[in-house]
Amino acid sequence: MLEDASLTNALPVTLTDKVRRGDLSSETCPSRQVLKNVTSQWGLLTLIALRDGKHRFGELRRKIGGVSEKMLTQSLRALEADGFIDRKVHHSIPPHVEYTLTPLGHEVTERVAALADWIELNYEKVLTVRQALASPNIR
Amino acid sequence: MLEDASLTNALPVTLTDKVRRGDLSSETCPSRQVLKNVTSQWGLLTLIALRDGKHRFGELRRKIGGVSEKMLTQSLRALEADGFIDRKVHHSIPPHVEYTLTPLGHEVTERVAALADWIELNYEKVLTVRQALASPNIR
DNA sequence: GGAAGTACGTACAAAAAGGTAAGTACCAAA
DNA sequence: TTTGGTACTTACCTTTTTGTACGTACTTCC
Repeated sequence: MLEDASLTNALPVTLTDKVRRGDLSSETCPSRQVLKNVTSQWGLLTLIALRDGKHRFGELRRKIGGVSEKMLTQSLRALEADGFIDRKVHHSIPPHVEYTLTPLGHEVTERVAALADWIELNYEKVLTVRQALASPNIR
Repeated sequence: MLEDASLTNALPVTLTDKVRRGDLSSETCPSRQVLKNVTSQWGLLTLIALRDGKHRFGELRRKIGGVSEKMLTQSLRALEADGFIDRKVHHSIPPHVEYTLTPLGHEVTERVAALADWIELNYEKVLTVRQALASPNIR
């Protein structure tokens, strides 16, 4: 973690470096939860939807077909807590809340979406491997 | 999914495009599981560990401190099924099994590790946002 | 009156994921 | 004999996540 960087005054230590050096303890890395938030099903779709700009709760829900209000609320709250989403409340009845990506949110979305798209585009290769593994003459 | 591409003869349709067009149904996207496999706690650490080359089960387990044999087995099996890991069995007693990244595995690992490292390096920003949100004068 | 809209929160249940411990089968060493 | 090594598998339990249904509070429209 970043506390290692402050001790050694070296470049920031990444997860990748720690695995390589065998420094990784079993304690849960706090940034893991951030990774989970941005790669979770509804979290990912929420980020991608918000790339097109400001959305309200209902707009997001319709755009992300199939998400329950509960799960959408949960995802929005987590992403907001991580600093990726800005939530603006207009004090009105009925409620009026707008969600936008923060600059940090735009950055992480680009990266997560790129990964998801790569997997999507290479999924055919994955399917091929799976079919080969399912053949009875393997293992 | 890729079946859309075959219907329209257009460029491959990515998840990102589908969200934008509001084409996303609630049915589970099969490539979702691949994303979950490579971003899961033990899956990610496994991929990163294997970047340094061939490993045996016990080596991986020691390098990835804290993973149970069960979870490591499970992650290796999933990643192998996705085509990211090659598993070579030497028929011997005691068992001798070697794991390596496939070319596809190297590609996905680069991408996932880059994302994880980005989150790690920007985690301090996330922390700052969280502290601000925890202040009693917010919301 | 009910229905629709807004954006949630809550209670409980169901499903999924993960953890612990023991087992497998053979060999070698203490 | 026990212990340690190898790489899993299995049974059972616990924890986490997700889903369903209902509730909140106000306005407008039929």
